[in-house]
Amino acid sequence: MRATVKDVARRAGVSPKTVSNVMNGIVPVSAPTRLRVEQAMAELDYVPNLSARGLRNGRSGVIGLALPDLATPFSAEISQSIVEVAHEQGWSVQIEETGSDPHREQELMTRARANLIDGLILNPVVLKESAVQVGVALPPVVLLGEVTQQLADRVFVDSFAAARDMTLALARPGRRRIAALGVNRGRQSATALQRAGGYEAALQELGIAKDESLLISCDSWTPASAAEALGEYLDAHPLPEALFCFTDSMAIGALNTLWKRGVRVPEDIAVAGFDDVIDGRFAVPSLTTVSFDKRAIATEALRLLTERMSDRSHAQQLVEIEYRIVERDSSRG
Amino acid sequence: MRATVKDVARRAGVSPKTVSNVMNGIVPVSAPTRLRVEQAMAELDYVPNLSARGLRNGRSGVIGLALPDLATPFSAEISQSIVEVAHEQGWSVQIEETGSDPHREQELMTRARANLIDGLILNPVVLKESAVQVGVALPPVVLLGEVTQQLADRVFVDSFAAARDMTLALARPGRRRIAALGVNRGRQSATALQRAGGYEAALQELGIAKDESLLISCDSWTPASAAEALGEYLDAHPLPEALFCFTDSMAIGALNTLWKRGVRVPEDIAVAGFDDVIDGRFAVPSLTTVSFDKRAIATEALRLLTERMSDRSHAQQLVEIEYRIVERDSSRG
DNA sequence: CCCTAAATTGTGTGCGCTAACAATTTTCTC
DNA sequence: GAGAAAATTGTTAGCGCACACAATTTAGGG
Repeated sequence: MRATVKDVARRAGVSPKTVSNVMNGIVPVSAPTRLRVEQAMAELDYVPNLSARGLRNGRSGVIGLALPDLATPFSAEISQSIVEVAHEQGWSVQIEETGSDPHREQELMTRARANLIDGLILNPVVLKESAVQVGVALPPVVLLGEVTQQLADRVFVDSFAAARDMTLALARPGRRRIAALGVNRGRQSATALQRAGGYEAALQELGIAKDESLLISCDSWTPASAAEALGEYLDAHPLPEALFCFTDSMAIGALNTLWKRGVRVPEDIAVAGFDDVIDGRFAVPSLTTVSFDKRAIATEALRLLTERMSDRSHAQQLVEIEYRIVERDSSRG
Repeated sequence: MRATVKDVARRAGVSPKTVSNVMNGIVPVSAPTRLRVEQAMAELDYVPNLSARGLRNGRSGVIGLALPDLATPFSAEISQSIVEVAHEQGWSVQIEETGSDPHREQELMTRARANLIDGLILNPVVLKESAVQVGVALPPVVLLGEVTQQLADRVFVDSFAAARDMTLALARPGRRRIAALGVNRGRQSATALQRAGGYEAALQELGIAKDESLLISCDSWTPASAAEALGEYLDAHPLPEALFCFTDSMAIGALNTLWKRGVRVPEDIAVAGFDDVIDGRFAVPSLTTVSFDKRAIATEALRLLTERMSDRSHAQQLVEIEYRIVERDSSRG
């Protein structure tokens, strides 16, 4: 059986409260007493029961991280950043996968407390504002990325501006037939809308007439569906001069399709992605992308979350993370 | 304030125990009572307090998943499988990163209970048998992959046999100068040892003399360090006929280096990886690899873990997951 | 040295839940 | 329809911890 505070107290010859004081370090404890208690804890291999502490304190010390698709490199890198920053601050992280299911997103947001977590960092895809009662007291939530309505504190990269800048960069050497890969067929995700919007804004600035046939839809943002979508597109359309993929993962799928068809990148077509994922840096050719500091996202998300946990009433905060266009081999020339 | 069982009981006109019975579904409850209780729960938006339940039951319903490097696609895919299988069985998953630090691995293994988790799935890299007292009662632990000594239940792919088979496959068209990328310089990981062993066994079978200069060391199993290690290697050595990378991530880094130097794959050199990660499937050229069912790993790991949680005394179990060599474009011809 | 104030430690309680056990109601048997 | 068994519901208690509060010890001032 595991040792409890009582056992430690008995062995150290003090009261349970003193043991608690030693652990929490708020109430002062004399040096000799502290030493005795610490020794007793070591001898009994005492490990505090976090369920009991959680029940007593009303906080578990765990935060939730909910992402649409855990299998992507982007999820992996964001998870790593969040876990590392959280650990530095004494938090544990519980991961959840939403599968881009609006019900699941909503459930996680409204019923977070059921999951033994004190707060939630959620990367929503299709979260509908209507799904969440505005008046209802939500648990502390920080959203990652774009949303159609400001429901909670949020950390984001300006996808619209970044997509616009990327499109302009792709157009610079005189390319005009620039395709976009990643618009959704059915229900639009906020992120897709932003990126498509930035892309279209850039074309308009450049005086390039809108051409629906350059929008390649792809509902699942994975290499597999991107590869397939691009393949089908190329069967029916002439090769564009450039291809802006809404994520690096899709770009990786696209590069594979282009390579299989003998299309040279960037000679025949320039390709760009979004997210600056490690595997994009080492793609063949290395991938031009929109880069941003994932560690900064984690730091800010944790900051907003802890602030929200200590004060549920202050105004919603919005933190923008800087991005930059990184031109690599896939769009040079 | 959140509603408790008491509140629900009062509203439904029953005792707290009956509410508990309705939730847990073990003790029978009459249909009308159940209905009243369920309605009261809905009206009060009742969410059970998992800290209290955990304290009472001695189990939190959370398992830990500890991986060496959360940023890799392999980690992402394993995490996804584990999370999905765990959710199907009603478990939540807390993620941890060991950073291949033996102290961290040991700490997680021996002090798991501190982290509010009922069991741990750990992918160890350098776990030393000496670090864990054999006699000490460990929390329920399932290890993923290779270890130098059987400390706990384990799910694994036969890395030795797979590496041997892959080396033989690379050699089939008459290639003899086959390099291996991923041996460690200092402290050897069990996985690296197994894969290097299988590679060497294959060469021996083929009657190819051992050539130390074909072992390319790379301590960090990332695309970046693989790319760098291979670059430095090629500066000093002639191009091998084939390159067996111990992970797909390293292979992706290697492909980038080869491409930058104008080395054609597979015409000038065949390349293979290990893990069958999505991004490898879409690499340019698509990557030959050792494939295995990650979902099966998750299922078996969860099975062993739950079995161990219900009976701490039975003999350690060992589950082998089948693998197969998948030849793609990076090694054809 | 005594008295007061400050520093330190002890006592009691309840967080929300569910298990053992007890009490009650319903159902069945003859 | 009485008695007993079965089904259902209620009562009590405590999981381990940390808070409010009380009691004790120590330090400081005259």
